[in-house]
Amino acid sequence: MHKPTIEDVAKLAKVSTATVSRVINKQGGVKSSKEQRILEVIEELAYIPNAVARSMVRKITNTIGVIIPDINNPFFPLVVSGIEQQARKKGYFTILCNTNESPEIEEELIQILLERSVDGLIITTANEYGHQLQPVIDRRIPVVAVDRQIRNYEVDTVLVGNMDGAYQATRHLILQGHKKIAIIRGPQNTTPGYERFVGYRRALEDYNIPLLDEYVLEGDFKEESGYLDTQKLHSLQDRPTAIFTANNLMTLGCLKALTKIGWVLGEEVSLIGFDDLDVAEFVNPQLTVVSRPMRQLGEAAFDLLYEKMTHQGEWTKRHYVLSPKIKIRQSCVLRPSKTME
Amino acid sequence: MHKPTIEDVAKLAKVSTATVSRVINKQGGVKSSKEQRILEVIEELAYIPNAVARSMVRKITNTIGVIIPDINNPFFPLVVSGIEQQARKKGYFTILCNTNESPEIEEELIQILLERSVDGLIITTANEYGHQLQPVIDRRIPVVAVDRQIRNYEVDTVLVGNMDGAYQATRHLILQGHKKIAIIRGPQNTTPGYERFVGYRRALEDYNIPLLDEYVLEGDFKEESGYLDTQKLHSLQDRPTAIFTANNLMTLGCLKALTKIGWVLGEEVSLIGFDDLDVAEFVNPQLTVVSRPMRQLGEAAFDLLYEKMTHQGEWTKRHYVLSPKIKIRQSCVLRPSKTME
DNA sequence: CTGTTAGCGCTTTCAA
DNA sequence: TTGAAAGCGCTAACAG
Repeated sequence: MHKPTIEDVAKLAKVSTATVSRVINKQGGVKSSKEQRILEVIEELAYIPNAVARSMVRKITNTIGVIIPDINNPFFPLVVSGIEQQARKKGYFTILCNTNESPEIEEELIQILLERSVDGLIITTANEYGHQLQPVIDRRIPVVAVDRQIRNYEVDTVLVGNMDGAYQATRHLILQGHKKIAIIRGPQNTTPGYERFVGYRRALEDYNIPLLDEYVLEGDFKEESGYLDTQKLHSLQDRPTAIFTANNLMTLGCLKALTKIGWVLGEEVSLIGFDDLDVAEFVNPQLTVVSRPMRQLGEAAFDLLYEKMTHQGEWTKRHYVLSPKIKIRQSCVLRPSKTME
Repeated sequence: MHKPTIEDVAKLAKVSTATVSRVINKQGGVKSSKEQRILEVIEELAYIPNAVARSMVRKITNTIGVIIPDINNPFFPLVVSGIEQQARKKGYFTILCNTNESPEIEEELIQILLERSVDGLIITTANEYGHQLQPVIDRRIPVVAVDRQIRNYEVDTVLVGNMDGAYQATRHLILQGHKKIAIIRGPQNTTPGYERFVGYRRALEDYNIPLLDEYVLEGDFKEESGYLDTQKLHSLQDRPTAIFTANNLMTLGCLKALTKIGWVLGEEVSLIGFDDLDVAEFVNPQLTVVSRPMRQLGEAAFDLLYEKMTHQGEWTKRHYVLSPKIKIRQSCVLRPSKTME
């Protein structure tokens, strides 16, 4: 048993490897009787061209690497779907890697993708300082950052308006009459974590509501932290009447905590979340959220990358900012409590 | 600008490429002063070994392909997490591909992975007949099927007890007093679709409940179909008092439909779903489900694959069947309706 | 311990 | 239209 090679095909078809290569790559200029014969032999041998060997001489792989921090956060698979779809259209193959929010794993993954000579990289980094990208930059491999920026390098970036969305969310709460508004924010060394907090702060400022430290809690964008922080808020002397959670998973954790400790949503406390989630429609009252166009995010990211990969010309840094949209349901206005029924 | 190669390193360090190779691959037997120098040069040049060239001579890539049908179904990312974790431990790199349930894309992806010379393949196929796997089998590349079987080839398989889980679910409904139990089943040409239906049927048989055609609807495991089928059930003259939905997404669709058409869960109709989902804890009453050990599924799959990749000896077909667990919440017993309060 | 050398499978001049 | 031949960057005998 041995994988058939181009040479096996050439021998059996009684032509040179060069001719077989021409056929495989549809370059034309081969007499059609010969082409016919070669195609038959390929079929017969079940020959599959070796992309490893090809990449070696061509020095391109038609492959892009995609690095995401959390495959179990439904946000990312949606973005990835958008990337994949566009990539497929252009004949690129996508290698998806998951860092699980670990900068170490991310570094390792980058190294591996570089070893495999990917033609481009789309990344939502676990470490925005970006030094792990040095080798990628050095090799002039096109990179696009999605959802989180890269601080120390000139990298094309696709984001949604985090500040904008957070501002809208907070303002919405304010306009419903809330004054005691807490935030469960994300890590402040991440773009989304920081910008969403800024949006929250600005809204408070604009409406002359003081920002209280005890209403600012910080999670890590995972469910558990939303759960814990909600409990902390509940244990406050002076509880907030509304909470803004800075991502989907923390919103979920918050909801679970509310149920657990009996802090009644829509009666004792309002909630608005950044990012939509399935659960939103099933809680009572339904949850108002800031929702983002995930697929478009992915599509835009690939399109940008594609330009860089093809027109080697452009080396200006570009920023795409897509707009979030607030989905108003009912969780932001407090009903009279049940005891009044 | 040109990527440094092993030769650049060798020249600058004044040694042969063979020696550099020894250092890179930690094979030992190199004088440590030389090794030191080489390491420094590697650092200086920011040299990264070219995995493409290496694979070419070694004929292994330390890479496995993972093909899943729907990256947006939370079930799969969880399985993938299990696979990745085990793979990382053993020094394998995972290439994740998404077919979006399309057999055509699957075939293409298999071809590409083969071209890239992956050392092994873990797949949840979109076409259980499995002819698309012929080239993989021909090349003696180890394959493990997860969650869905491959019909026409001897392939190691990791599944959960679909029949078992469905039987338990249906019996649970029966023991709550239900007699009119509908199923929204999956496609019958898929293992999970078929087996879960058999579990349902057996439970009815064992308890002498006739199986009615009008209570057997078929979806495609996507949300939309659960939604539509639920509406169909509701429009029946003689509505069922309980529904068993055969996967998470169809359960979600069913729940949305119930809300939409005002068919009251827990009062007018009971529901049990195959696979847990976030929403389960947030509907009222909370949803009883059959839950599966996703991470373990992935771990077991890689472990099996790893054995095949290393001990080339074994060529017996193995089946792992993990056990599902029923998570009893409250959605299966009907409360008196609100009007009686 | 170290260097020389022969490929791995393919593409791509170049010459015919 | 075709074939011969020179690599792509690396590893693995083999010889020293």
